[in-house]
Amino acid sequence: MDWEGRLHAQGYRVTPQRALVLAAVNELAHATPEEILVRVQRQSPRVNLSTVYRTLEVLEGVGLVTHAHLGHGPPTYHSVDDNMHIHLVCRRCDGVESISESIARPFLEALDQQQGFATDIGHMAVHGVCRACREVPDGR
Amino acid sequence: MDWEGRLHAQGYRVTPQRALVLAAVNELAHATPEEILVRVQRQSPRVNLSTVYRTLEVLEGVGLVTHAHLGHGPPTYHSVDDNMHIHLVCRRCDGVESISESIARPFLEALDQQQGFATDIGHMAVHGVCRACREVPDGR
DNA sequence: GTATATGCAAAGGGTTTGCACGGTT
DNA sequence: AACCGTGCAAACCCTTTGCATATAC
Repeated sequence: MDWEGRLHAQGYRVTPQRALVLAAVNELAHATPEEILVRVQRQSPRVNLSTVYRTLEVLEGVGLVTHAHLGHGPPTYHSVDDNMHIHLVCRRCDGVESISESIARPFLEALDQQQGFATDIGHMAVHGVCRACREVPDGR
Repeated sequence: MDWEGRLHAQGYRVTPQRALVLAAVNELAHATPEEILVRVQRQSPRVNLSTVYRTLEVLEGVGLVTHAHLGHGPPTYHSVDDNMHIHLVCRRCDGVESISESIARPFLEALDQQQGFATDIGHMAVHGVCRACREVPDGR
């Protein structure tokens, strides 16, 4: 079903703001609400930040977008049909790498079988120290 | 080395507030800054929230405490010598389970060998749906 | 026409900062 | 005595909420 159908199906209305926010999320990938606002305002300057927040909530509710927490800042949104990926965030340089989730599959299966836990591995970043920073004696 | 020595070694001073905050972290486990404040104020009511924040930063800097992000709220602090564990956070019921990190070891090794990434698996929670919530048809 | 969505402004959590006073070294 | 640490208040960032107006249905 297309995005308009999805909104209708759940009793939501189709509005220009929702179209713009959805487009911004799809184009930007890993965008914060602020960044989404800026993008949306290029086409429609009067759109408000609170509308972006409310719209993201709706779009997430109907399964068109998701968010992930990469670090201490605001969450980032991306479209649901992006390939699922894991974010590796380095605590020294704050760099973010996106890698395929396949590397985590055995881990996810173990959590499923041993804990009964259905993991959304993309939702929270994995923190640590990246290769480049490890090679430096002390990156502090 | 004891905690006072650790502070001295890095040029920090030993103060009653730092003693109280460290004690609170050790006793509470997974405490937010607010919760730590409340505990500290039982013994010393004039201690300020900003002191708690500044103290946690110092204690973390000298390796006496760490923090983890369990969900959307504030971070939680615990002493470094707690057994390393993973937090499983359920997005339906918001429940938190702590499990041994051993289940993740193959995953951590894969990240190390394939990406050169040294993972701090305890720092960010793993999100998903817990066993209890999966057994309910629709937990929304 | 009616209910939902929006813009705006204000309030709300959590965290940080500036500054003068007080305490540790 | 010198400097770091603290209390207090204000500022800050991110997010939510109340309300009147505008808009999709």
